[in-house]
Amino acid sequence: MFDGCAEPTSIPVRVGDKWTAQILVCLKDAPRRFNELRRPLKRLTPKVLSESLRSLERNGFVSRTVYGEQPPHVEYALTPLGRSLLEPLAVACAWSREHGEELTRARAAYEAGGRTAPE
Amino acid sequence: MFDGCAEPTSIPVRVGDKWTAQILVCLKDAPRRFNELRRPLKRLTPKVLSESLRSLERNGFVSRTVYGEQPPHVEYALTPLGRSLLEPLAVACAWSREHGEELTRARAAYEAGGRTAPE
DNA sequence: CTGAATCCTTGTAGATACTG
DNA sequence: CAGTATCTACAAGGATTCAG
Repeated sequence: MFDGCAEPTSIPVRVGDKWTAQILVCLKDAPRRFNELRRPLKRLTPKVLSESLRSLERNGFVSRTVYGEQPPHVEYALTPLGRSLLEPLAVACAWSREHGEELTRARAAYEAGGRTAPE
Repeated sequence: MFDGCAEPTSIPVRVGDKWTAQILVCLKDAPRRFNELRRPLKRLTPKVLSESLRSLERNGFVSRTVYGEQPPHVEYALTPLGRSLLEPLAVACAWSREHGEELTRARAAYEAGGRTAPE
């Protein structure tokens, strides 16, 4: 995600995609626990969530806090850096909302005849 | 890229990433021919460029125009939809420039001791 | 020049089951 | 509850070669 601009000297920010953005959004309003994150994100397996969180943690986007011991209680929260990422993310979301339909139409048009030159 | 927001009803805009963004940027100022796109993007093989362009074309982000026949002359250009995508892209680039260093520091900090809690 | 075809390698996701 | 451990599957990237 946001693999650092599309320029020659791009900073490799790649974190894995597909789930990371959604995880960040889930953390937007409040810190969440492991399974709190899983619930809304159906189809996200613990393995992948674990990997994604570790990646986000490694890059300084989320913090991991362990409370007590029995039963385990771990909370994930956005760091200021992670929070700053929400802005470009929101812009991307806005684009998606604005142009999503156009996109669908473009694809339909392509399927209809763009490829196998109807002629 | 921009797999359509991080929300439940996300529109799958995924085009493959890694190269697509850079290709779009290369087309920003003017239409380009196949090998004109390859030159600045070292390490981009014809196969991948071809696949990426087809994906972009399918989604209505770029147009493909064939001129004459011998020798082959094909130009790729941004469509209005593709051009609209430059905005969120620019925001992501800006983020990268602003926070790239922070990111590097966060990673260094993590490697240094974030993992095995130095307490 | 513009690409298509083929083969190979790798990375990441998903399924499933298990542990502290 | 919060993960880890395996294993499989598939997609994407890369290298190379060939063709119109």
